[in-house]
Amino acid sequence: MQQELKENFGPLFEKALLDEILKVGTLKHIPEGVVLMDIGGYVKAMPLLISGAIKIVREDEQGDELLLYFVEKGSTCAMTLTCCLGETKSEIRALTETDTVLVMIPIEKMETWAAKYKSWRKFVFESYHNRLNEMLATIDSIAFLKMDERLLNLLKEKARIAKDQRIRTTHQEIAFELHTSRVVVSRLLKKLENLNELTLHRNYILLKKK
Amino acid sequence: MQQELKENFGPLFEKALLDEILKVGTLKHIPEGVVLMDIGGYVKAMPLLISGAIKIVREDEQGDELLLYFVEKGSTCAMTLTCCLGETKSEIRALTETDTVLVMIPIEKMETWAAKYKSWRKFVFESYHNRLNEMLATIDSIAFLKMDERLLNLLKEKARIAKDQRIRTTHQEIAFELHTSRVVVSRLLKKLENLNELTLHRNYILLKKK
DNA sequence: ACTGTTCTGTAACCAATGTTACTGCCGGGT
DNA sequence: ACCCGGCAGTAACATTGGTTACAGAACAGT
Repeated sequence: MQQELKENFGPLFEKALLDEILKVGTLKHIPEGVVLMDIGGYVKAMPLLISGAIKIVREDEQGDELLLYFVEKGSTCAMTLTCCLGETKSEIRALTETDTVLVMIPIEKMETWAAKYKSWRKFVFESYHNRLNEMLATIDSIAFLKMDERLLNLLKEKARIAKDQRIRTTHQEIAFELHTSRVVVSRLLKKLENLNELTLHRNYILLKKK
Repeated sequence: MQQELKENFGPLFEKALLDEILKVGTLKHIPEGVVLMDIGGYVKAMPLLISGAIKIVREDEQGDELLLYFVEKGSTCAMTLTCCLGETKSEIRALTETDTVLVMIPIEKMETWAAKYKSWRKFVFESYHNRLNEMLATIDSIAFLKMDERLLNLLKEKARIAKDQRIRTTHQEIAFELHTSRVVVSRLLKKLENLNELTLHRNYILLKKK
């Protein structure tokens, strides 16, 4: 664990803080597609991402879904932060987009470390800042872009995160993430294929490098 | 200033912190419609809202606008927080929705107080939490609601904030806030008038209490 | 090979929203 | 009184996206 932690968080944290993390944190390997936190659930630990990616999803009362953003390595989920501090219920769902390695920190440490370590405060504030910016990007996307642009952006993001131009997913899943219907996704994907942005296959999409 | 501060922030902050705020803060009265922070601008002070409301607006490259949320008394703008800490440029525009009274805090105090006062840390974290939740609400609104529902919600929000069922605004302004066109707003307002939700007048809309 | 299931392609249609164009109204300034 | 500019009402039309329905392809299990 020491190795992984140092690589990803070494530059961020003071030595003393890294030691404390080593002492109380537990390293976990989690496969793709596991729900780490669900809507209405309480949170008991805070994850520091070593590798992989977590998908953050919003859902309304009717069960309509919408992808908010991805959390990547060297980062944490700010929603979890507030849940920890405020001990309120989660408003979102978090699930692994790829196989993921992370360190779990007991939530009691949050406030202790915030008083004690400047680097921890900085990290927490920056996490919030990043999340706010990602939410802004999400809003931009929904408010200002058309569906085909949103679709292409999502595919690029997925390829980047998985480090694979072959995106293994179904049209239906994309439809959930963009909060539209499967038929619309198929239609637009076909259009993008004609525009030579990608090629379609069963169960995966090959995105062209541009 | 002591009076106003105590009323709005007294329960939140320790005595010693209130004293410090009194020492370094400056009280300001700002009329409606003033831009406090613009996109691309840097921030030199952090506002604590005593009364009134601030409107937070997003704008894309084409100059398309979108209302994000309102900040009300007893609160602060979390965007400003991160700008202060990170000394990055603003991604949003903040302007007074109504006449507003606020206390300006020099940004150097932010980190000092975060180390020193637990109540300040709590306040800052909660501000972030609130902003994230408001962003979530905004996303819900854009993603899951239709334009007529968004319109009605906006009107209710405006009436609540100004404490006035008579909403003094033009259709064009609402169109900017919802990122749609004036014609669409007029059309939907007419529909809502027929549904007996409101009555239309020149330069203002009278929202019915329900 | 047969069957059922999942995934994709496509057509036809509908609803919501955006666009363009024109009209009249109101109020302020001269 | 007159004119002008900002505001609102409305019609006609275009576009986007959502819905329904159906068919065929790929795949897994038997």
